[in-house]
Amino acid sequence: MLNYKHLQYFLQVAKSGSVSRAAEKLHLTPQTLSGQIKSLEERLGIELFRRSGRRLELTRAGKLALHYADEIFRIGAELEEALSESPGTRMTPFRVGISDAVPKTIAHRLLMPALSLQEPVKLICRENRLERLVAELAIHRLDMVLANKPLPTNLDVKGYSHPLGECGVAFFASKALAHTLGPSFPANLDGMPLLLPGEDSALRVPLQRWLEKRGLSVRIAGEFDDSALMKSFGEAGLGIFPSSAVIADEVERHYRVVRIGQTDEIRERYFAITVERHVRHPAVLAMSETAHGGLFSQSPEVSDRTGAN
Amino acid sequence: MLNYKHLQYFLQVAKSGSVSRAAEKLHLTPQTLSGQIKSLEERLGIELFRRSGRRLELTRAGKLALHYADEIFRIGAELEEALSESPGTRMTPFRVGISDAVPKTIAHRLLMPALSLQEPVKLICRENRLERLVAELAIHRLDMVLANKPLPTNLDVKGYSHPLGECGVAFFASKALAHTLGPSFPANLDGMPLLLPGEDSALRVPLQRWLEKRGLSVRIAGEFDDSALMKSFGEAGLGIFPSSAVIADEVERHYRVVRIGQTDEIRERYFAITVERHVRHPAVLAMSETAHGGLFSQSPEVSDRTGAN
DNA sequence: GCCTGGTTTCGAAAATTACGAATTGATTGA
DNA sequence: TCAATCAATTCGTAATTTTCGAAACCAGGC
Repeated sequence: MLNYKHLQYFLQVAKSGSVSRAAEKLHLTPQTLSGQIKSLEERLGIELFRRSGRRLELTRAGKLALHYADEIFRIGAELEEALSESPGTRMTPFRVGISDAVPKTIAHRLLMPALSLQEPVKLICRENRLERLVAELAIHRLDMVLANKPLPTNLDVKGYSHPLGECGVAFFASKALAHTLGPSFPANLDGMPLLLPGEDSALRVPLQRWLEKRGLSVRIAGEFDDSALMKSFGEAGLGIFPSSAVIADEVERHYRVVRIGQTDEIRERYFAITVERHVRHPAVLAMSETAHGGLFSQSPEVSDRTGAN
Repeated sequence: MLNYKHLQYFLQVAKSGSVSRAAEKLHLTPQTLSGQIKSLEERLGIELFRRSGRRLELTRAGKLALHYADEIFRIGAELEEALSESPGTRMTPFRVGISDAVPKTIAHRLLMPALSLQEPVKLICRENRLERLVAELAIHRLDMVLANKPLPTNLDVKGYSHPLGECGVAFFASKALAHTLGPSFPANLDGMPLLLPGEDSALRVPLQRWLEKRGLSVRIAGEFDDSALMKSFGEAGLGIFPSSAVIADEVERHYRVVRIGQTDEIRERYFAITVERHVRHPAVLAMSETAHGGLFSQSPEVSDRTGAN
């Protein structure tokens, strides 16, 4: 029988990108985690991490396991949530799915208007791969999905994508990595390791085209469905990574990285995906209106309290 | 942090309908399970079981938790499956979702033809609530869903329901319960406790109408999304339960219950739900053909209409 | 009343998990 | 090139959790 405690530890290590960092978060010592993860690997009969230098890297199997583990503990958290909910307090729930590819700060900003309606709404957020969220949308377990790209057409789900706004893209690197960089952006990207968003983000293709057009060849050091995970690995110095320009300040502060340049030629766009053609839910309406009113032009500098996961 | 081992035990107890039976399956002693479940209840701050007489009954919270737990360990199993799969051996996979409301024996019979194709297929079965399976269908993680009713129209998913066959309904009771019954079916149902399938089955409404028409009033002792769970509780004597007539013998044998009567006025129907209007997948094709060739009419059982008590 | 089949309580034994001390191994930089 | 450093790991032991045997309890059935 699979040991779920081990799996929990694995998830935290994978998310943090390092054993010691995960140990800190879990209030455990590194050697404990190390051992427990080894047991997990033995139990599964497959290596989850590749020990590359003094850094851990997920193997193919590890990445696969990460997705499952994430799902499992997400549901576990939902279970606790569901049971702790006192049956009396029933505010209008606003159930939002947030694609992993959407930075949490962006999601936070976009969702703010929904919380300041006169009628108090209870926000229920659920993060996951876009595909999975769209499936939840189809069975009405979500009111809306926040994504990085419009509803993928290969999914057999009825739904509509409402554009919320767009902005340029900035590039970030850990301080150590930034030191090794030449002075002129974007030429200094040439030959550097780069972290890319996964297929859930519409950014990847234009980004690669943009690099190509400038004759820049980079080493793709990693590809991440989850934007926070990408940033976390970026913080650890695994590579340079892109992110929406409007949240550059937060990214620098939160992940202790520096912005090495930015461009408006690549555009990051955000969408609200709903089932209905015309939005009815007051919260979605409020969001959509505020976003069009220029959420992305006048950056309101919101402090982000959520942990870096 | 939630203890997933406890949750695992809870799931098994809930599914088996009794601590001691679950203990057997898990190769543990009842007192261990009892204790661990108590810890879980304490951890969650809510009772999962109601100790009614010498029988355990799921509370409202328990039922909720059951769904989540089921999901969690299903994904855990998938994780192991996914990792153990050697990347070389890749047969044509045939991914089938089976609604919890569909009896396993029926699913088995319906799926047989898919396995006897000349091209060897690898059958991947996934059980869950119909709603959830349809969502998986929409994102192409399943090729087909086997259900008790056609694609619900309230779900915003494109898909088509292909009828596979239908049959009458039989009623079963534990031996002890059957002894307390009058001789003439269906009049002897009056005043008895009855277990009903949940909303995932199309059976419930016609069933209640049928009872009404005969002026029979029953006490609804339980409502189950999962047909196996219903039978398990039925075996424990919680109430009389209905099931497809064609599998009456298996039900009697497997759950140690007796058939107390049957009717052809209530029809249980089965459907294959797919994304495409016209089925292409060879396995689905094979199933559909065989089912229409009379899987349900030429029932291998001896027909015995008289109520056994 | 007195079995029977089941659940629960209570220690003590067994297993698992966590930590301190010390090791290895890669990267940094004098 | 050779320490110094940072991170992962190994090993033996301590702390914690899980499990079980023994015995009590509880609701039917005879």
